Amino acid sequence: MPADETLSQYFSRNAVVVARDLVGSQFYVNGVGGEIVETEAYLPDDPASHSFRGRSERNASMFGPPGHAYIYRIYGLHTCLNFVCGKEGEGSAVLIRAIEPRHGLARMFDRRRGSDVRLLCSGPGRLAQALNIDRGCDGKALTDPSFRWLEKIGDVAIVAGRRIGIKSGIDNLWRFGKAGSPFLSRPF
DNA sequence: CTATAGATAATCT
DNA sequence: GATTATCTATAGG
Repeated sequence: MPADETLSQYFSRNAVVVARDLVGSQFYVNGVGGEIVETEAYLPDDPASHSFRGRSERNASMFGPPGHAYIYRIYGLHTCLNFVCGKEGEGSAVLIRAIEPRHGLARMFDRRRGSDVRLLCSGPGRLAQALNIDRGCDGKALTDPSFRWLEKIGDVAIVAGRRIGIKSGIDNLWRFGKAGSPFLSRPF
C-alpha cells in the first residue's frame, strides 16, 4: 500500500481517536519540529468547532480531505495548526497544541527570539511560529515535501482533560497529552 | 499568581 | 458597526 494511502486512512478515523493517537508521533516542517505532546479534537457537531456553523472561506480546508493541514489566524495575531480528520466534507480536525522540540532548535530560537526551550512550541501559536507555519500552508497535504509526519512507535502514556480556550462543549475531554511531559502548554 | 494589551477576520446585531 | 475568537507576552501584586 502506498505511504500516502496509509496516511489518509490514519486520518480518516474519528478525530478524537486520531487526537489521542497523534500524541507521541513526530512532525516536522522543513526539518524543524519534534514529538507532538498535546492535541485537541474538534468535531462537526461540536459547538466549539469552527466547522459547527458550516463551511466558510476561512474554514474551507477543514472540510477538505483528511490528512491535510487546516491553518487559521486567531485573536488577530496567532496562527494555529490543525490536521483534518474524518471523512472528506465532514469538518473534523485535530488542533496541535504542543511539540517537544527535537530538530532545528537554532531556527526555532531565531524565529521566537531568545525564549526558553520549554516555550518554543508549548502552545498552538508558539508552535506555529517556531515551525514557520502561516496561512500559506493552509490546505496542504501532510505528504507535501515541506512536511514530514512520522507515526508513533511503541506506547506513550496519555492523559486527557478539558479543552482550552473555548466556551462551549467543555464537558468533552478531548484534550490529550503525553503524561508528565514538560512541554505541555498547561498541566492537565 | 492575575490582569490586560495586542491586531485582524469572521460572525453577529 | 460591534463583538468575538481553539492565544501570547508582559506588567503588576
